Amino acid sequence: MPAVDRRKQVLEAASKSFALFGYKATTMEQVAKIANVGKGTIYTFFTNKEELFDEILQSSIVEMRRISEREIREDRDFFDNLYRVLDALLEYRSEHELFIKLSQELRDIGTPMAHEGLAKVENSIIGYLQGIVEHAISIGEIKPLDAQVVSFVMLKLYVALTTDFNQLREPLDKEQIKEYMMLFLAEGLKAESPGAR
Amino acid sequence: MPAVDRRKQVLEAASKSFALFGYKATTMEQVAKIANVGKGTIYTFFTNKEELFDEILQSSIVEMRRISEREIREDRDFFDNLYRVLDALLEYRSEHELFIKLSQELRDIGTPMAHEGLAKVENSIIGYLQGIVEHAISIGEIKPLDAQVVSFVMLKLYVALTTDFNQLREPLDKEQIKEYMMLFLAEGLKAESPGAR
DNA sequence: GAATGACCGAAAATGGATTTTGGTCATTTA
DNA sequence: TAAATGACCAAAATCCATTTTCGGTCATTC
Repeated sequence: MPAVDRRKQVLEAASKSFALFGYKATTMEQVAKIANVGKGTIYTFFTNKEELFDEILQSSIVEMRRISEREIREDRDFFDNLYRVLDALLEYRSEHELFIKLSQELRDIGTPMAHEGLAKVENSIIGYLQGIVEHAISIGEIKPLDAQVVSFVMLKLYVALTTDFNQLREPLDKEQIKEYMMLFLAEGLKAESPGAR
Repeated sequence: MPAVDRRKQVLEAASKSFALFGYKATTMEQVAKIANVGKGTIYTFFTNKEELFDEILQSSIVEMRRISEREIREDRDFFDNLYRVLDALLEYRSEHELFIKLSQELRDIGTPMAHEGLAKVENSIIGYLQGIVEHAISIGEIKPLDAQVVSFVMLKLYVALTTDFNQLREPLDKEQIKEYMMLFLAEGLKAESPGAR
């Protein structure tokens, strides 16, 4: 084992740079400089910029899944678990600039890799949610529906409330977002008919 | 009244051109040519290209509202009415190229006027829905919530199912879209607890 | 043999010449 | 003489040749 783990140095430097400047504006030269490493060294660990980016993205995805997973408790119901998972993802997102920066980059200059990366994250979240949804369906906790559609809608709803809505009015706070999420997904809007309960 | 209504000629020509080529790629010269009118004539009716575009957009918005309004029946419940309104909007959209073209233009080259125009349409739809929602709340038909948030989510859900979803899988058909809309908005996902009914 | 940075070609940024286009207005037309 | 027009203008968009930047390589160094 070497005195300094250069691979790790590179990963950390790249991670910082992608989060700070986005995909396009981080140059391999700059990553090398931040990592205190020659440019060539990067290429002994990663075949190209794309793969370096992908590795960072993957580890973010793994981290998000890990964070989500530890919120799941078998003894709580689906909606309670969902509530916690979404909260954790919300938290993670607010702490990690990478995704915010990539969204911005996609909007402003349409970098294809930013688009691809965000799509990858989105798909992996949907895939993860899909598993949860399928399980909830199998034990009859929620209605038997297409799990992919449900997961997709759940994510879109989440993004609509946390992000898209901010262009219309001042942002909703965390508590409100949770309430609306649960309301739309679990109970629906219909007023309980008087005396029905 | 003149033998030919030049203002109408211009409007129709511009309407065709915007729908066919989008905002940026329709030139005033071309509108004039299609309308069989001198370029200067356009400016006797409209102060500039932007206003011409806006007039066409406004009449589309008015038309959409008219179409929506005739689907509303006081004797039907909120969700039934919502179902019909969304169906009518779906229908309208599939018949009118303008909005599809503008979305495409926004995505491909980011024309600011396309963005502004689509936002205007979106806001006017939300505003219209908001009225319906407020009414439903006032008569206790749905839960007392922020009507703007509810309207916003309703529209986002609709767009997610009709448009965004198509990038993930083959499009849902009309019937499925309606079912999911009603399910998420009205009833929620929660399985009816056995014997609750 | 691991690390490096000078080097290479491809791709992107730059900027200035050229073309297009929104908008005007003197002239024409009915 | 009021409405219609298209030549005309300035500004914006486009093109294109030149320069610069950047991802990736590899001979040299440590």
